[in-house]
Formats: sequence, C-alpha cells, structure tokens
Amino acid sequence: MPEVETIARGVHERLRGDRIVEVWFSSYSQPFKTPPAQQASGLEGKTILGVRRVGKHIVCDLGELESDGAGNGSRSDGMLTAQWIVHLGMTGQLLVTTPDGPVAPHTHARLTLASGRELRFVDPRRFGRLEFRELKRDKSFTGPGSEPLTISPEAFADLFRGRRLAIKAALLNQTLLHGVGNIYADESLFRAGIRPRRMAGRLKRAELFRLHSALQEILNYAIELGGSSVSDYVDADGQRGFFQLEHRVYMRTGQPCLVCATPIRRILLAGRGTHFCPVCQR
DNA sequence: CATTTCACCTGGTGGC
DNA sequence: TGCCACCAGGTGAAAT
Repeated sequence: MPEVETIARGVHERLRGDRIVEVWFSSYSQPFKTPPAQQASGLEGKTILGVRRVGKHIVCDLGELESDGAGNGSRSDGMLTAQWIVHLGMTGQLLVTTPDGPVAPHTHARLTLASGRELRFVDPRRFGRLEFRELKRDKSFTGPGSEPLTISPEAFADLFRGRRLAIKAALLNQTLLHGVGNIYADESLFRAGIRPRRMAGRLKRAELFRLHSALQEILNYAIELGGSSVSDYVDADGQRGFFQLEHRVYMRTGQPCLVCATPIRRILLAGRGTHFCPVCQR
C-alpha cells in the first residue's frame, strides 16, 4: 500500500489536468477487467481530474474539460464522469514517460496525453488489473474494506471479533481492511509483538490496539520513505523506495532478530511467506 | 456462511 | 553452461 500511495501521488502531481488523447492496449486478456475496446473509447478525450489511492487500487478520476482554450486560463475542475481503476498486482508499474522513450517489455497500456507525455502500465506477471467505470452506469469506486490509515482503534478491534483464522490472514483479508499487504502484515505483527498464527478472535483488546498503532505507524513511515523496493518496484518516475532498509522480519529468515538476536523464522501461512521472531512475538 | 488452498504469470536465484 | 525447484509487493474462484 505505501508503494501504491507513492505511485498515486506521483501520477497525480504530474498528470492532473492533462487530457488523454489516444490509448493503446496489449492483446493479453488478463489485465483487463473491462474489455480493452470499452476502456479505450471511454478514456479517449477525458481529462484527468485527479489520481488517488483507495486500498491497493489507484483511482484516476476523469471528466470532460468544459473550458475550451483561451478564456479561463486555469484548469476548470470539470465534472467527474468516469474512473479508470488500476491494480498493480505484484509487479505492476505506472510510469510517466516521454513518447520516444524505449517501451519496456510487458507494457500493457500506453495512454498518450495532450501534454505530449505518456502514462504506461507495465506488468510482467500480469496479476494487475485495469478497470473502467462510467459513472452514469457504474457506482464510484470505494474499495472492498476499511482504510487502515484512518480506521479508529475501536473499529479496528471490532473487525476481528469472533474470527477463527490467524491474525495475519485476517490482516491480509481485503474485505476487512483494504491495503495491508504481506510486508506490512509481517512488520506490524513484529512491532506489536504478536505471533502471526494467533487466532484473530482470541486476541486481547489491548493487543489489537497495539497492532492498530503499529500498523498505522509503519504504513505512515513507509509512505514517507516512498515504499519498499524489494525487486522491481519503482514509482511513477522510475525511482525506488527505501522502506526495505527498515524491515525487521520480512525476508530476514535466519538472520538475527534486531531486538533479541534470535534467528528470524519463516513459515507458510495463508499461502504466503511469513516471517517472525519466535521470542519477541507471542 | 467462513476459511483454506490453489491457479494465474514471468523472472530471478541457488543447488546440482 | 544448463536444468530444475522454489520463491516473489496479490487476488478471486473452487474446495472444504
């Protein structure tokens, strides 16, 4: 999520007010939640009113530009009529480039803009998804769950009441909280001193409050550092993040715990690699 | 229903 | 060098 937030902010700063002139899509079907022809006809001619993160999704708010040319020099806000929703999956990138720049392998979308630049979607594993919503027909995108950065401690604790699954699995469930991924689930559980396998519904309220604040602190700090660059993550400018330097358990299997020097353990939980300190986390 | 497992993909790494 | 197993920021359909 810090990676998605960083990218959304970058694209917003660069492309707000720009207009989509022409659209190209690859011939693969997986990246398209809405058929590519429908996305293309919907996107072309629209103005980008703003770009923001909702959960792990990037929402581009689109509208028609009413001011034509000369008159009112500043961009009118325009009316919101459609949304382009980007999910980056594991390896997706959204890049703002010049049109002549080399096209990376696995480029699945190229949006030519009135400013002359391009917005490109690159995704080797094709786990990402592109969706187009016409707001006359579809409802505005709100995401599947609660926002981890703004949820109150009480509402956070209530999410887990009665749940008979591991706390880590619950943190990753996007219909409860949207935006928490594998890195930040492991890191927040470490900082809250909670074992990932503990049953969510059996955690004490004090433990859940600790987890709530650990999670918010970590997400905010990671956003400040531009996210974690594990392998190929880069922001809209192609820049890497730095939160990977702050990881205390994630991908540190066998290395000494930074608090107690016990080797970090790795287990499989909910199908995901899970890292924890057997001493610091109970 | 809630919860778990697995398929969907490419690419990098490390063992033999 | 090659071949193979395994692993990776995620999710949704199918199975339990």
